[in-house]
Amino acid sequence: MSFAPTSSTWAATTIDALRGAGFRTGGARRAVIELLARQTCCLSAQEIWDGLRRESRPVGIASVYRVLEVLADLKLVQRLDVGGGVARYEPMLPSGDHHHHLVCDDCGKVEAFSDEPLEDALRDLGDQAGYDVDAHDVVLRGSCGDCRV
Amino acid sequence: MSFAPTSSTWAATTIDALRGAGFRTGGARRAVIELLARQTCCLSAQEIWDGLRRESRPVGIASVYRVLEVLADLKLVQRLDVGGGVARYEPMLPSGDHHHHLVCDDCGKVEAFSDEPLEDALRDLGDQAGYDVDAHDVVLRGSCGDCRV
DNA sequence: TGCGAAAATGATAGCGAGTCTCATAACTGC
DNA sequence: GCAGTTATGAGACTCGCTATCATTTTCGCA
Ligand SMILES: [Zn+2]
Ligand SMILES: [Zn+2]
Ligand SMILES: [Zn+2]
Ligand SMILES: [Zn+2]
Repeated sequence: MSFAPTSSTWAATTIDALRGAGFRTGGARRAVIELLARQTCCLSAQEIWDGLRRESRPVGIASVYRVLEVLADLKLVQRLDVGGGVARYEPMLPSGDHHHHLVCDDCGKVEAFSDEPLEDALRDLGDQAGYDVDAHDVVLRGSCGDCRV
Repeated sequence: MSFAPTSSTWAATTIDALRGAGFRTGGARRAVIELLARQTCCLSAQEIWDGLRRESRPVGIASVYRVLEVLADLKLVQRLDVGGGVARYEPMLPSGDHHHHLVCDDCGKVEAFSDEPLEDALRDLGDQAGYDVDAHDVVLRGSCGDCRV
């Protein structure tokens, strides 16, 4: 849940990691990273593109996808899917701090939650299966309090 | 994990449920349902289309998607996403029995697992958030034992 | 059993997220 | 600055999926 506090360092960490991996620093890449760093939850590529355009920092849509692909490969962002056939992305903090999502099938609302017992169960499962798990997705779908009437 | 035992009844239950909901019985719908009933894990729409064609039961691709949409709306199948931008579908047994998935990012292998502690944690979470949760997705991503070397 | 309204089906056009291509612009080491 | 290399962006393209619509099939009813 506490996301913003550490996210300012995420941008720096991420740019360092890219440098370390032999990438140069271009304007589009930096713009996408800085926008992502300001978020508290996931964004779609289109939303990132719109956001940058709105703040007069227009970037080619292809660049947005390219940056996201590189960041995902380096495990600096998590690509996730909450339905609707649109991929969403959010920063992966070095601390491992993260959250998961509740989606209301009726109104489309997306809420975040985090839960230690859940993380414990997931950690055990990965170990048990002999997998080196580096990410997990959890999405709960249903009707939120407002929609259930 | 135990899927096949109850899946033979799933086809009948599903066809009954459709009737009850006011749907007529068409050949395409029955073919898709019967193919799904024979599976132990998720299939994509294309895989279903290919499978039916291979068993000389060709069906329009549009019908496959339509049937899956209806079944998903009636919560008779679960639509899930293990990455790659392709939706997959698997029967939802009336018993509530189900499993989740481990995906190897290297070789693409998809394995199923089920775990009670995980289900308990998820149930608690839904209640806690005031959601009427009717489905949840859990996907663990990483490197399987074979790929990690 | 045969009719007709209404639903199911399938071919195909259309849509949109995401990828590929390639010419141009920007970065970096010299 | 210069050259070599990487990053960028416009647009063509791919492909999963949906919408459309003419045709076929189902099923209540006479
Ligand atoms: Zn989030
Ligand atoms: Zn988690
Ligand atoms: Zn499965
Ligand atoms: Zn479960």
